[in-house]
Amino acid sequence: MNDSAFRALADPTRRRILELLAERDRTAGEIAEQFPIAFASVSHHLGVLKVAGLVAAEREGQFIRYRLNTTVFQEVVRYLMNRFSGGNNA
Amino acid sequence: MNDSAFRALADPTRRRILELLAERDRTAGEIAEQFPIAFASVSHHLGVLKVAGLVAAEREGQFIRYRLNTTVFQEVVRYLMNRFSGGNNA
DNA sequence: GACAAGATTAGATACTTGTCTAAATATCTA
DNA sequence: TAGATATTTAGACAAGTATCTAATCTTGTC
Repeated sequence: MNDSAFRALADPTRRRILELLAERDRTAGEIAEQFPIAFASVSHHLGVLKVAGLVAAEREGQFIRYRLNTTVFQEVVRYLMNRFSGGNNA
Repeated sequence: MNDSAFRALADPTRRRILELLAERDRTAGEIAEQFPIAFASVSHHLGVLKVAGLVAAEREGQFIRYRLNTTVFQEVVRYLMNRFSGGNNA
């Protein structure tokens, strides 16, 4: 099962990035300014999320816009539910 | 959101342990013999899973029996579904 | 073309984590 | 109480990762 997705989800900064993207798509800069760490560090996290397939990136002129890719989330949820959750997750 | 659970799920050996426990409860030794690593290393992984609340342990005489704690899985699934999965996870 | 703005990549460093061996703890049996 | 079995804990080490600064790349504007 999708190892990179679970590894990506293990970091709290990355989960926070995902939460921001769940609200709406954002550029790398918009995301980065929400955190007290260097832009380059956020960029690194975005790379990890992209490799894991949890987000997608698209250039828009000078900016790069990130959005959630819900497909991989669904795979993760399905894996957890099928195997572990005891069948009750309304 | 439950940081330790996500960190615990990030390791493939630990996910495999959870899959074994999903089949049935097992003692530490029964779990450890499924892996090519030292018993002590598996014990360490079991500790991580226990701290995360993903498994529970109970002494049974000489043995310690592990079982899944589905509650925390359900929290994780709920978090992912509510925020990220786009609402479709049958 | 030159420069500024947005973003990533490269290289370094500190922290975390997975693994090992050895030692310790707990239980059972003789 | 001594010894055997099951498991965890301690300490060390190597590999992985989160962060930083500096350098690079891409696009837009003058």
